[in-house]
Amino acid sequence: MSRKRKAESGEVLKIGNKTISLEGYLTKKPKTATSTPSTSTSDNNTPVPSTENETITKDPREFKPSRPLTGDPSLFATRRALPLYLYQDRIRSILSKKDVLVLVGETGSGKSTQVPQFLYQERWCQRRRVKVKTKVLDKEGNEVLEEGGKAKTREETVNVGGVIAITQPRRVAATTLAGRVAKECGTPLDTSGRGTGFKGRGPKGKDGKGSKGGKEGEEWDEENDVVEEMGKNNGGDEEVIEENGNEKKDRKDQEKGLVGYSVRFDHRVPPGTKIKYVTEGMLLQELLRDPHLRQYSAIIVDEIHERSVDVDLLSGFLKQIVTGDKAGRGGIPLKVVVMSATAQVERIKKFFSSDDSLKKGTSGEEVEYLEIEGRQFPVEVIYEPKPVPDIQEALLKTVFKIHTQEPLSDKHGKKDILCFLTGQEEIEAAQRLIEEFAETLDPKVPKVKVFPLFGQLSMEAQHEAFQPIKHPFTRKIVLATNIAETSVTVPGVRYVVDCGKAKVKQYRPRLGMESLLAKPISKSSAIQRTGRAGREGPGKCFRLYTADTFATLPKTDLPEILRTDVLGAVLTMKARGIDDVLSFPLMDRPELEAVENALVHLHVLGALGDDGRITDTGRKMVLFPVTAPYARVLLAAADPRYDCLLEAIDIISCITAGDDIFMQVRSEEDKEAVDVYRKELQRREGDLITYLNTMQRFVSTPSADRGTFCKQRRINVRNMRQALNIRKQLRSLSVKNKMLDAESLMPDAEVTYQPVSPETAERILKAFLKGFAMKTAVLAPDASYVTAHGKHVVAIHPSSSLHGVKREAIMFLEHVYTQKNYAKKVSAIQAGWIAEALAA
DNA sequence: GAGCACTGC
Repeated sequence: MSRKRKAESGEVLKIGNKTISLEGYLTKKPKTATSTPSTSTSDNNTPVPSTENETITKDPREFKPSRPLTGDPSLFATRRALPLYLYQDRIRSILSKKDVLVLVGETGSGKSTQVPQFLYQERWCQRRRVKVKTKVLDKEGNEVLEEGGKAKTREETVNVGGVIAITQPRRVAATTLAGRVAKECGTPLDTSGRGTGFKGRGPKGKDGKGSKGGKEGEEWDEENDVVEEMGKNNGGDEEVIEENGNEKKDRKDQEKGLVGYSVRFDHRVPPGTKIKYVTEGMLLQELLRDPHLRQYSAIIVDEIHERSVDVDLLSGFLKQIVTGDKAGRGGIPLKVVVMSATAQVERIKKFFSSDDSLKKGTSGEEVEYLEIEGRQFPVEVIYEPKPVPDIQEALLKTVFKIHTQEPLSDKHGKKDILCFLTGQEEIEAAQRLIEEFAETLDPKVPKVKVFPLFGQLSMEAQHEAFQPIKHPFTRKIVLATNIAETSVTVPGVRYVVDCGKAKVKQYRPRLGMESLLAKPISKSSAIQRTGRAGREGPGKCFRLYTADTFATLPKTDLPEILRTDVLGAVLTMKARGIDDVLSFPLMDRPELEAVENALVHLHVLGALGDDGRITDTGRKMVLFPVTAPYARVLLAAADPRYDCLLEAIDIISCITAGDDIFMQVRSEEDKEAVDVYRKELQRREGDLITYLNTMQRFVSTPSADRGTFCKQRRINVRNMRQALNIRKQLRSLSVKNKMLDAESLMPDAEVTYQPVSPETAERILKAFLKGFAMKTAVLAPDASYVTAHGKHVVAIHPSSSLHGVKREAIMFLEHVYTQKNYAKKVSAIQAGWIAEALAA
C-alpha cells in the first residue's frame, strides 16, 4: 500500500502498481503558497484602512427608514431598537446596485433576523420566467458533445429567483431564527406537535432562545418515539407564488407563510416562502441538483467568520455563480450578502471579486462593505502581570478574588462567573479545587455553587448550568469548554475567566490521522470569550495570561478546511462538477499534500477513476449524508457478496449520531451496575458488532421499555434518537437508490431480536473493510498493534470493548492522537481480509 | 484506562 509520487511532475500519482493521471484536474498550481497553512492566511495582519469603514451618523431623522415595518406590530418596538434598523435603506440601496455585500455586525445587531426582511420585497427579489440553455448530459452525467467538440445544449424555460436563503452553521440557529422571523412577519411557523423527537445541543439556542422539539432531560420520550417520515414536509420548495406586488397577493402570501427553514430531518417550507433559513450543508446538498441555485434571488451567508468547511465550499460555489456568466440563471444575477461578526473584510471582499478586477488592480469594487455596531456592554479586560506557572492555581485565585471583592448582583441582575477551560479533565479538577476552597471561607462571605458544562454531559446536567441559582447569598460559577463560546449562552454572566487555551482537532495528512491537543486560542476567540461578560450589563474579563502573550496570539483561528481531512471536501467538489479541484476558489487552500492524499484515498475507495474523474460509485456515494468511507461501506454492504445493508445502516447510524451513544459512567458503583447490562451487548468481534447488537436490541424493545433500556445501559437518549433518525434516512435513501427493496423492510415492532451469526458478522466486517482497509493494524511480535498503512504503533482506546485484548489484526474507524496514538471503534479481523478488501 | 465544538435532500 505504499504510495510513490513522481518527483519531477505533479501530473501522475502512483498507488501500489496503479497509476492515476492527474491531468485535467491538477492542472494549475494554487495561486497562494501552500507550504505552510500560516502563509495562506497572510493578510490576517493587514490592517483594514479606515477609509473603507462606512461611517454612518446615527441621527434617526436623517436615516429614518423610508418604509414602515410590516408584520406583527407587537414586535415593532424591539425591532426598531436594533442597531440594524437605521441601515435598512442603505442596505437596500447597495444591493439594488451591487451583487455582493459584506456586512460586519457584532452579536446583537439583529443582522440575522432583519436583513432578509429588508430585502424580500425588493424588485430584484421577484421570481421570473426566463429562457436558459442547458447542457445535455448522458446517463453518467457527462456532457454530450456535438460534432466539432462543443457541448450540446438545449433551450428551456425555467423560473429563477423569488426566495432568499440564509445559511447557518447549526441546525438550532436555523430553526430558532426562522421561528423568530416568522413571528415578526406575522406568519408564525406552527411547530407544535412536530415529533422530530430530538433537540439541539443545549437548553438554550445560540441567541439565548430556547431550542425546541423534544422535552428536557434524558428520559426516553414515548410521544416522540415515532420519528417523522422523511421528506414529508419539504414539498413546498417548488411552489413559489408568482409575485406582482399587489396587496391581495401579499395577503395571500402571508396566509401561506413567508418564512421557512430546512435542516436535516426537519423541513418547514410553507408554499409562498420567501425567506428560508437553511444549514450550510443543506444548501451544498441543493447545489447538487441545482448548480445555479435558480430558486434563489439572494443567498445570505451568516456567521462566515466561523469558517466551517461547508461555508468555505459554499463561498467558492457562490463566487463562481456571482463572477460567472450567469447563463444558467438566464442572465439574472444572484445577490450574495456575507455576514460576519469579525472583520476579515479585505480578504472576503477580494475573494468575491472577479479575478479580472484583481488583474486590473481595482480589487473589490464590485463588493460593498458595511459595518454595524453591536449592542454590547463594555467589558474591562484584566491580564496577569506575568505568565502563570499553574493554570488551576491561577484560576482558583482569580475566581475567589472576584467572588470576595465583587458584588453578587447589581441593577442589571446577577453577576455570575463563567470560566473557559480546555476539557472535561481540567473542568473536573477545577471543580474539586473550588469546592474544597469554598469550604474554608468565612461564613459571612457568600456561598458558591459550581456547574461544569461540556458537550458530553447529559442534557439535565447541562441544563442546570443555565438555571438561575435558587439559594440566596450564593454565586454561580460555570466551568465550561468552548461550548460556551459559540454554541450556548449562559445567562447572568458578568465575569469571564479565560485560560487562553482550547482543544483543537488537527488532521495530519502525512500520518493520515488527527490529533486533539490543547493549543493557544486566537485573538478573535479571546475577544469572543470576553464578550460573554457583556451580554446583560457591564462586565470584567480576567485573562490568565499576559498582555504580551495576547499580542502573540494569531489573529483568527485556523479555518477548519486547514485542520481536517479534505477527503469529503474534494468529493463534494468532484460531485458538483469541479474537475480541477486545485483551481477551485477557496479563501484558504489546504496544503497540496492534503489534497493529493484525498485524491488517492478517493481513488482507493473507487470514487475516482484512473482519469481522476468521479465514477459511478463516487456519484452514488455522495447521495448519502455520511463521510466517504461510510458511503463506500453502504455500497459494499448492498453488494450480494456481502448482503448486509440493514446491518451496516444500523451500525453507521449509531456511530455517526454525534458522540458515542454509550455515555461514560462516573462513579464506581454505577459502573458496576451498568457493566452488567453492557456486557450483554458486547460481542467478541468488537465494537461494530456491539453497536449492531445494541441497535437491534433497542428497536425490538417495546416503546414503553425503551427508557429503562437506555437508563440501565447509560445510553445517551439524545444520540440514540439521532441514530434512529439517521437509520430511517439511510434506509429511505437506500430504497430510493434501488439498493434496498421497500417490501423487504419489516416494521421494527414485528422484528424479534436474534443476535447475528458469526458468519454474518464476518460479512459485515468485510463490507466495512471496503471503506476502511487503510485503517487496519496487525499484532506485532512485541504485542503492539502496527498499522498496515504507515507502520505506526497504535493502542486500542479504553472506550473500546477490545481494549486490552490481543487479536491477530484489527480494523478501526477512528485514529486520534491525544495522550497516545489511539485506535477507536475497533473490530477484530483476520489479516488476510485486508488484502482481499483491497483487491477489486 | 480516556473523551474541544459543530454538521449533511
